[in-house]
Amino acid sequence: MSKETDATRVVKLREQINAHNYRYYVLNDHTVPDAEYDRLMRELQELETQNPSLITAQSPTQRVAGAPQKGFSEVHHEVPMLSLNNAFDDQEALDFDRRVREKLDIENIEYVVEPKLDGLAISLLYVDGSLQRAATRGDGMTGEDVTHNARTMKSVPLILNQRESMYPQTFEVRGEVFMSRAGFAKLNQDQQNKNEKRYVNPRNAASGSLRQLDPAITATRPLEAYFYSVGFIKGGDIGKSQSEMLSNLKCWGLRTNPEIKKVKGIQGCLKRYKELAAKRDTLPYEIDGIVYKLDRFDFQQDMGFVSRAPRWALAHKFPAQEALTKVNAIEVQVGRTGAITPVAKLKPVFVGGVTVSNATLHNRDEIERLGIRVGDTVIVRRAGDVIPEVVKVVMEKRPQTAKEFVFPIKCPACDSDLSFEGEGVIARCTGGLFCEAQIKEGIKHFASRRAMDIEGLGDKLVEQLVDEKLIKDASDLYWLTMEQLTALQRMAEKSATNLIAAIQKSKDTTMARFVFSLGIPQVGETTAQTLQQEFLDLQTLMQADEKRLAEVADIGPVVAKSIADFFNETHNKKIIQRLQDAGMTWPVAEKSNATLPQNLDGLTFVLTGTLPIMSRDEAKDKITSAGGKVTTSVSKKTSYVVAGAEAGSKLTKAETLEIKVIDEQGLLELLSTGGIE
DNA sequence: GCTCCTCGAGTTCT
DNA sequence: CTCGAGGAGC
Repeated sequence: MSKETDATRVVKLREQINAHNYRYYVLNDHTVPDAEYDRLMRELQELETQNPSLITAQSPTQRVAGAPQKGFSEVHHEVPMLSLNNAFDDQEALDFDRRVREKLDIENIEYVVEPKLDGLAISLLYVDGSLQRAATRGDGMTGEDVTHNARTMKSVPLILNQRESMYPQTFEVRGEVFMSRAGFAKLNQDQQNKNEKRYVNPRNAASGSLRQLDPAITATRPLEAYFYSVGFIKGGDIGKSQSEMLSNLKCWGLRTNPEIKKVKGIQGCLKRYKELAAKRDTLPYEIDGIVYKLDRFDFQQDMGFVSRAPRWALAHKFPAQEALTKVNAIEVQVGRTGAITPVAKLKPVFVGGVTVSNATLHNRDEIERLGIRVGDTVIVRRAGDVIPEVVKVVMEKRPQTAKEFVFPIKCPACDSDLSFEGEGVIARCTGGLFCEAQIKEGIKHFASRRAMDIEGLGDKLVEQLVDEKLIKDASDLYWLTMEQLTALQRMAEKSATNLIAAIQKSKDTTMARFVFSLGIPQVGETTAQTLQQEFLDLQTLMQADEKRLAEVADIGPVVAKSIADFFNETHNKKIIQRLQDAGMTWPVAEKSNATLPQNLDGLTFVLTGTLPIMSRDEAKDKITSAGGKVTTSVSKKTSYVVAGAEAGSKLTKAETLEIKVIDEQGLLELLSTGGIE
């Protein structure tokens, strides 16, 4: 074995590590095993510790170096970092295109279309391929020096690759620093655990992380970057067009966004706009629009600039995900279990593609945390599928008249006292059966799709029936008559017949559904299923005492007490009796339905996204009847993630945990083979 | 006693 | 989807 000198070994290791980084961050190739990467890093670190003279500033081990800064020094941008003109609808985009065609006097224009990430712009200066300086955009003319922080980011190369083409001797590359949705969520979770302030959105988190005085903190933050333009250049060439430049950047080791496409004409731009708008919620990061750029640099030159923005580019914005609006009122809702939830009634505002008029405030703590008052102006946010939330109160806009919200001590529906559980965060109405709000919610739950599935019996109708005193609990539904129904407003013969038919149809059910429908606290679908498996018939279940119930797997003392208490209540027993009198029936449960081969015994599945053929429920049924388990959250114990179209965060998590991901076809194969290929 | 995993419950709009 | 908390395993 020939002995390498430490010096040559160090150089080799650095090359290998940089190659891994390139494949991982630039080519998006995630097949490189982390263990291999870690091994190389450790070896390099060891060699460098033994031979400090071999350490260079460009070594991958030197990403975090130096003491915290006192502040940021200013950086003057040789070529100003401009902003872009915005378009908020198709017409403005068409106008832009018309101006371009008229000025250039050419009909067929090629544009490069790039997603506009919601982050902050950064400028990196490379001299002889090595990172010299990183700066924020600032006001466009002068930014802040954030070199020490940018160096900690894996997607910022410390030295560039020299591949097919040579990078310029000195040049400044520009891009966007951002935080992925997943990274942002995790950071906020960590911040909360450490009792430190949470960030409002990924953009603020990215900005705050890059502007830390201590680079060691920045190094722990999940910052990423994509690059899309070049400023100052000396001694070299970057290509003749935007698309050429982007492929050069990628060659040199600077990450470019994989969604970027070259298209023909403004129609191509608008088509891509629609595609990305549809895809927006499933992208791993937030985008606030699409940028159209003239591809050819000579055309860009011809177009020139207007004041602070180029005439050859346009940012076509998506509807904002955050908006300002006013709090008209704060109301409280009573849930099925009596939980009291405060809700902010908002002046309707268009945000994230829908009009939002309500936003939950969760509990007393949340109201305190926000310091929200009636009359306040607030930032409302609705990103992706996420439920709208009040992020922040704009204190500067608080009117003199803003009224502090006093959390009630009595139930708004029945005037019973509220109990404050635990630390007093969750308020609960103690009214129980006397509380009309709880009764209504209980009946809604009973009729819901996953329970008795009574079609046509919606929230409004339940409220109407209770208000008109036609029903006072779920069992009364089965004694409703045509005359009673047709007497109601907005209820003609046809809908009444349908409703009665739907109610009759619901009598044919399963024991698990029935138990779930009762709305026993702590008993959801899964536990109801467990109870059916264990006790087989309702009589036995109702007679089981607390001790017996707690012996059941997955049922502990708290749940056991809740079930026993429920069945001990005379009123509950009466309702159950009336329901059975009404003709509620279900097939006699069997110990285990081993009619199908138990191919998936011991395997745990998580379903995500939309499957091409099966519905989520069908897939779930198939898996459970083959002995498999279906859960909702991805963890180390998950055997397979079944991913369909538009799979979201669960797929990302599966990838980080290295869980096997299969599609619908793969699931069907597993069902027939049992996972043994 | 601590940690991880699941389940339940509440939530918005079309 | 997210939070909180019950349950189980170490």
